[in-house]
Amino acid sequence: MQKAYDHNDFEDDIYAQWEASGAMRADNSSKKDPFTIVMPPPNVTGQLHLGHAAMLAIEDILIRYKKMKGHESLWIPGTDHAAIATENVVIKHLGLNKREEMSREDFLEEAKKFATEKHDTIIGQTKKMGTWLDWSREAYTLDETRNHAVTTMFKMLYEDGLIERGYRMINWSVGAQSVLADDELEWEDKGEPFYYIRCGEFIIATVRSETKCADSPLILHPEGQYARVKYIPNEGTPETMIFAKVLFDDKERLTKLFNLLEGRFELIETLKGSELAGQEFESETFAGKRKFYVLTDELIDMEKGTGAMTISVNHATDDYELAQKHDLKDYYIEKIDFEGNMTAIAGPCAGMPVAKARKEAGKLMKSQGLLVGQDNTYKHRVPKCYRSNCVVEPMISPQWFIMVEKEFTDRFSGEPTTLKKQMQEAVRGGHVKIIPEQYEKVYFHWIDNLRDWCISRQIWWGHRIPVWYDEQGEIHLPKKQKLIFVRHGESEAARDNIFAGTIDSPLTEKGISQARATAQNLKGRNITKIITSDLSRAADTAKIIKEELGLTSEIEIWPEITEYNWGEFEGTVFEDNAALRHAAATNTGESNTDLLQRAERVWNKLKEIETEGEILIAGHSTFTAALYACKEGRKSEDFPGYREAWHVEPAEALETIVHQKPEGQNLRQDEDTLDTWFSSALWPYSTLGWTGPGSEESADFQKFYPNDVLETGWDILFFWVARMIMFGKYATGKYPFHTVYLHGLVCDEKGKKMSKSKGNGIDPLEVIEEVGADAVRLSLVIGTSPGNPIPLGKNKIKGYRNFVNKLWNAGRFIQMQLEDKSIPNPSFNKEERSKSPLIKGDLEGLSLADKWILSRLSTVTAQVAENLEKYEISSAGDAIYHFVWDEFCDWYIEASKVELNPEILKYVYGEILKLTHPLCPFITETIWQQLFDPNGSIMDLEYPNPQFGSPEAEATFTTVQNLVTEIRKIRAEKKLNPKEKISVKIKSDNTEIKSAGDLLKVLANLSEIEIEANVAKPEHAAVSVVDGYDLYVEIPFDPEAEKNRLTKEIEQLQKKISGLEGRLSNPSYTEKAPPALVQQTQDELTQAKDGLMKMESELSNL
RNA sequence: GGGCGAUUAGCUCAGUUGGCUAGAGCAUCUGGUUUACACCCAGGAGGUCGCGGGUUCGAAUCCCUCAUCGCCCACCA
Repeated sequence: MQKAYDHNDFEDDIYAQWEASGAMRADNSSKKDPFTIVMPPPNVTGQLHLGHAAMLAIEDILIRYKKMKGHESLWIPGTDHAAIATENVVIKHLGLNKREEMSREDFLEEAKKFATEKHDTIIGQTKKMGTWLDWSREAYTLDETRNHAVTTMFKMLYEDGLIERGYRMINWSVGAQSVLADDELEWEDKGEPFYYIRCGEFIIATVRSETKCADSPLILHPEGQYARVKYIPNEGTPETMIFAKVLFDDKERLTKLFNLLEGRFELIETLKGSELAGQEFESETFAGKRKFYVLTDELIDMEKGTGAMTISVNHATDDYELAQKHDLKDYYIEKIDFEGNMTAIAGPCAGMPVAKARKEAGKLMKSQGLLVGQDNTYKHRVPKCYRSNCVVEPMISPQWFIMVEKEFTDRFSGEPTTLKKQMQEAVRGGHVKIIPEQYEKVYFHWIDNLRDWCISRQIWWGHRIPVWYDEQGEIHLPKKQKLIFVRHGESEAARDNIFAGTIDSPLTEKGISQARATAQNLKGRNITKIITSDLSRAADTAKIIKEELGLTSEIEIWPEITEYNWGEFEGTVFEDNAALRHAAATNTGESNTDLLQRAERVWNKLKEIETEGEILIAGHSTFTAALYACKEGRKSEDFPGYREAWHVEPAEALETIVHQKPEGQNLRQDEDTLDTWFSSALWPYSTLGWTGPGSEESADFQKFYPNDVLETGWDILFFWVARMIMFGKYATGKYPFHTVYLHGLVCDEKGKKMSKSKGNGIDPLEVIEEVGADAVRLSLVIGTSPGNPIPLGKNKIKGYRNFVNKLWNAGRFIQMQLEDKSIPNPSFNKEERSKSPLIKGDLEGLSLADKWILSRLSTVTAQVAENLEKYEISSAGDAIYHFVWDEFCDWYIEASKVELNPEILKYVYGEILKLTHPLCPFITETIWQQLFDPNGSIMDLEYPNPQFGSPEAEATFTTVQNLVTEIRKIRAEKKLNPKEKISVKIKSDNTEIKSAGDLLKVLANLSEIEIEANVAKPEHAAVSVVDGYDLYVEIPFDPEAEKNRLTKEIEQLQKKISGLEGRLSNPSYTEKAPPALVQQTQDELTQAKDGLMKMESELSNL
């Protein structure tokens, strides 16, 4: 082993080993308890940042720990197509101003290319972290399987009446000509004039003067107090006005707000809002006479403005909701168009952009005498488009919504409920636990205020809404279609294994019987269409099945299904078959990629078929596999679906369900795509092959659903976690996971957010390069707590790099100790271990240090397991860190230099490696292979669970440690030359302590030591009492220094004694506190007093 | 505006049903390199637990007031 650990020499190789071993793949037929995590899929927009690194570290620790604990651990990797984010990045990447500069198809093609590239980067980075992920199950939110799940879900919700299409308020960016999601808005403070306007008798207020041009309801608070006043101007005729009483009572504010009026007000009467409701009147606006209608709503805040407002139903969220609530059909008036210009209703301002109209309307109203006041100091926040920097207008537009408060019948329980109720019940009912707990409150707060979820987006990149409209505008949904893939029976060529030059040959007798057997398996199915290729054995198979089943429909021949060229599969599938290799070599030369593209064409053609019933495809194994690969969205170099298809016996059939375009003439699919969170919300089971409720459950789904933990950043609790809970319960009848673990944002050492501009950002790959993945993992996990920021800086990372190196060097020490000795590996096998004296807990004959370290190992192991079970990863890491460094290295290894017990040394170190493995997978595996088993993997071993508890040994060794520390302290205080050995006497009859004499001698650097029940006090000695034992350290005589030392010690003891006495003299303490505690206090006091006495007598003897 | 949370050593933070002398890492001070490790070892110093009240035998921990800071959600009357 080299002197310092260099991660670069090992990490990539170790990861390659793990991948090659196939051990990362989870087995859905395993009898072990499952433990499932689906990885939150990173966006395919860029690179991994430290937040991802933290996520990967935490999840990997849990996965490895659970696997070593005997679970069937499954951790599914994946990526997210991140609809809006990706689309924007791609637009920028392509140098477009807007996407319409390209055709939809071309744009999607480019986006796909871009996403693939980013995907590859992200996967590479993910592996660098040392992640134990099941790559054979990798998923992508936009692949075929996930699309199928999305469509299934959409249909379920639609059929339950929970998805509706309706006109809703959206954020419209005039500049970008696009809808923006709420979280895409940027807010800016803006100063604009605030107007107080006459509206009949009422005074209303607004900053949006341009919208006060149409008929409107006028809203008051039903319980609000309104003043009807007589305004007597200094010049001119009096008039009546109505506005909030609170405003009238505050004369100073009134004068300030109604600054265009000069005169006085007289109160006529005070009215409640409800008394004014119902009246209709006409009033002048800047665009002419308009009708108004008074109604009331609690939404009104009497303190704001005048306590009265008119509304713009089409152009403000609150207003729109009011209109819905009060069913204000007549007031859906479009005042602004999608170009951001005023419509005809605005009269003199028609055609003007909003900003210009706003000023113009103010001027007009002023000149018409409609204003009573204008506040030029008013400031408000306006939403802006982050892309075009224009002001975002709330507009009404047709959108798809998920109705969270609409009642439906739960298909699993049969009970009526709502999506919102189910989300509340998840956490309230304890089905889903959120860590840290405080986020449960945040969750409830959000759910309680939850509104219908707008799921449609006016972008191209994403799952297109699976809805078609016919010419009458009627809605059609896709149909579920079952595809059955049948592999052809055995042919003569296959039988003889010699078909070089041709891949076509008729079925053998066996092949014919295989085809019949396949047909038997398909009896009773509703097959309405049979498709096959133009090669004989496939066509024969199809013919036999058709005859056996008595089907009437014609067999369709699709030449493109014909299979050729297997060249690129060589080595993966045809490992052992020389004849097949030869066949491949002489084939047509179609590349693997070509094959897949051909399969994709067939795949798309299959989806276009309009038929009731099931479709049977009798093909060739390679091509069937390629079709499967399309379904899984695989690329040419990697499609595990291939193996599945290949291994299907001819008598079996592979089935898959797809969605097909609905039947009908001139159907037009909805142009919009789904919110990216729609597909993400299905992630816990769409990754497990879910295709709908009931009988269609996949083996993965049955074994691994529900998931166990959902680990992610707290910032997507609402966007993602809550929606997974909602969809999961609705679609599967089960909450998708039982625990939500939220990690915080990674920030710098000072707790500041990392950002490029501040220059405090850290690139995970760079640090991994520098210090290794293990150290990075530790830094991201230790010293953190769920939901709180994860502080990270160079110092911290360096600290954990040092730890990794420490672990390495402990290994080197052990290697050197064991070099000439043949110490067999301690048995890590359960059965063998039970025969070992160690496992029986028989510590007889071992040294104090051995007993101590075994006991400590047991204690720490139990603690680590307990911490990890509770997801307290930081505590677990901390416990390991201190055990390894402060106990194993600083004391046990030092003790080994005095009295070596190679067997125990090796055993404890082995256990430490396993204990540490989930946190530091690379270095532990590396050392494991160098020291213990060059051909094994530490991941195949059981997580440690030793039980050698010996509280006595721990206590006694602690005393030894205290003695050593005390001697070292005295030595340091006396400024003795470190090389100078000194002599020490200890008054003790404890045989264990006596037996540790040699150890004490070395650790404290002593020339001589005497431990006896009665030791004579040396003439010149520093005196101390450690855990009740008198300690004499022989030192050169220096009464002054000794006096000082004793005085200091005595002071401390006195302080302690007076504290303890104070407590004990309080009768209510002795009466009410637990007796054990009182006893403990008593004992301490006795020992402290004893020590004090001795020290005092020493002092007086000086 | 509504909500959530924080305030403990110079810095970043632990402190799980209230109970030993309130802990860790980094920084700092003192002393130490012939063989596991200077990416190291040994020892030390450093805290009125934000302020003020209350409950209790006992409060960093529970309750109230205030102060300061952070975050989330709302936003155009």
